Amino acid sequence: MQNKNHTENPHIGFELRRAANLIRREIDNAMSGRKIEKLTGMQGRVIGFLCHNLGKEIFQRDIETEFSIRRSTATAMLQTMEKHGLIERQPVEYDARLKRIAPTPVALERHKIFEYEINRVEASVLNGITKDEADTLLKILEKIRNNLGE
Amino acid sequence: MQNKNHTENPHIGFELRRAANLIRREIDNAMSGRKIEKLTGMQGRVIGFLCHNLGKEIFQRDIETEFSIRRSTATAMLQTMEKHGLIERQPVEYDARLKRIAPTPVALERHKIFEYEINRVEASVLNGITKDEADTLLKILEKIRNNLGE
DNA sequence: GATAAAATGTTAGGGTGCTAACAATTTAAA
DNA sequence: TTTAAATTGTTAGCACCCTAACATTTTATC
Repeated sequence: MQNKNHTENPHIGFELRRAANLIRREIDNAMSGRKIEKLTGMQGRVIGFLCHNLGKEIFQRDIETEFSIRRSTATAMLQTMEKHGLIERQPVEYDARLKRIAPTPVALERHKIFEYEINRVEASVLNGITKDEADTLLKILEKIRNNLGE
Repeated sequence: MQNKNHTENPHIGFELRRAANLIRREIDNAMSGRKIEKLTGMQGRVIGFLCHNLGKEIFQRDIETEFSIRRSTATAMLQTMEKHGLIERQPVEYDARLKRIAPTPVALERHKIFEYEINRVEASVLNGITKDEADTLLKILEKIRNNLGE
């Protein structure tokens, strides 16, 4: 309509979120192209984490620290995943507060596809960005986390 | 509990979101320290955008493109902001589809505090990160956006 | 052993994202 | 000009993220 000269100074937090949102869209979109019921980005990450630690006992608190999310966020997410048959939560003998979390066979199946698709998306996202730049990016993100007491 | 050796390869999209979430927490926290009713990070950005364009007509579609969000996301957010008395939405004479969006005096007041707090948070987030690194970060994020057709 | 503190998980309520399906209006094309 | 297409906004339903307030269980402290 009028001269679209209205962009303000960039704020780091917002720009990070914007890029993250666009990437999430892309992942969701890639997964939706499959016949199989999809995993969301976060669900895929959680299943990946569980797969990566199949021998070990994983509890909700481990998910919280691994993904830097709050307790209530983890509760809601894991409840949803359990409802969808992606994980099982079993009580633990030696501590009544804990619940052991394990992926179901269905989840393992879907996770294979997730891994394939996320790598595809990752590659297209990083198109024209050097390995060095990507490493720098991750290093800066780590610094930011440290600055915020992670 | 056991050796916490279970971190996987980093995925760019997830790491961006994690950092963005931590920063949002920090902003919310800073705003909560104030006596006044707070603005959320996104609300602060929207009001800032409106302030920056006070002479021009701004419609919902402009918010969508400015912030790279979907129509329905913008609808919900602006409804909430209207409900909270942060913006007004008025019909436009020459096009019955559009709604003119303007900030209220209350919003302008809160936005001053928001600006102050977000700059403080921004500074603490970027502690130990050089101007060059920050510029590189923003440049990479822009490349990512371009790669995803923004 | 009793009491206080810490750890783990849940619930309630709200903000910010998305897709898909709609309704209404305006613009383009036949 | 009438029909088709594009534009703008809404609704419904869901994922993900938060704080605050709770309940329960375990661990520390006295």
